[in-house]
Amino acid sequence: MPELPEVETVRRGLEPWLAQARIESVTLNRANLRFPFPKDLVPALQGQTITSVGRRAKYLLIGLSSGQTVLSHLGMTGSYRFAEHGIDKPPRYYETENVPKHDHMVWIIDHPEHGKSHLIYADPRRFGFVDLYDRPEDSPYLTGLGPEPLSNAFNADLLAAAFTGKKAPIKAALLDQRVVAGLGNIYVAEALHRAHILPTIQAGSLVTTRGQPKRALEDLVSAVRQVLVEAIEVGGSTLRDFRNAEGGNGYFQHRFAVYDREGEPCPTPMCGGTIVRIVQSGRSTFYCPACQKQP
DNA sequence: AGCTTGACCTGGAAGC
DNA sequence: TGCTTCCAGGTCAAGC
Repeated sequence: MPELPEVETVRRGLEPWLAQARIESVTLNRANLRFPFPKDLVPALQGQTITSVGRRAKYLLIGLSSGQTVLSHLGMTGSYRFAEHGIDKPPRYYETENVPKHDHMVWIIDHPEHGKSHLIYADPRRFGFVDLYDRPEDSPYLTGLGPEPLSNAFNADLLAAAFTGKKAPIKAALLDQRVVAGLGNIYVAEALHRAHILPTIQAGSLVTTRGQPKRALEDLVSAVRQVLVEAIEVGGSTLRDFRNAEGGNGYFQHRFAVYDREGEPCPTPMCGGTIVRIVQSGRSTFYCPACQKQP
């Protein structure tokens, strides 16, 4: 799925079309995704004007004039796209048997500048979900999250505190959304490679006995920031089915140093190593055994 | 308590 | 061609 850079790319693609638009109607083509759609979702949306399109970690937050907020997670394969701009009735396929199999939710919206269009949420694996809150910050999905990795709250001291005594591999620790929110399998691998840290070392080994961050932990913070900023700049990564809201690809996959590059040469200058794939916590980890070390 | 594994789903690629 | 197996950007509950 969409990790933080992909969700931010989606947000930026949606915002100019959704903000200030009025939701005319909402169609649900099934009762549930990962969870059931909220019972009152359709009436809560219809007639509302969209006031904001935000993001927290990997969650999209769509503000409504009623004061409520739609919280949407894309799971592994969720996507938003626009279809058939400028028409004022549902696409024909919603009146027939030809509804695209994974188009689960459709909003017909009317924007003061762009006119009418259909916003479609598709999600083949249905790991995503949509929920509705009066106060999204109190939702169980957001309350336990760690800081945004591009905020000042994400720093080496925070990681040192979180990692003190932690025996889990640093790879797993960085995927823990309670520590820092928004990283996933791709960007953790890329950040660890940039910081030259072996993914298998214990998270606690990056903290001194006094509880201070070691140099490598400072490097890791910089690497996480760098890799996320660069990925957002090029529209995220497109591996299989990720598309931005305009239907286009991201380009960061062309810059992967290690992710999905088993057997390829390590791009670190003068390294000469070969990328390997291992499994940690049931998920692939890619790294270079030559330049990623136990600090 | 902390950490790992399995389950949730579908579809595409690779192997035979 | 067709069948089987494996794998996938995430998260949570259950298991050790």
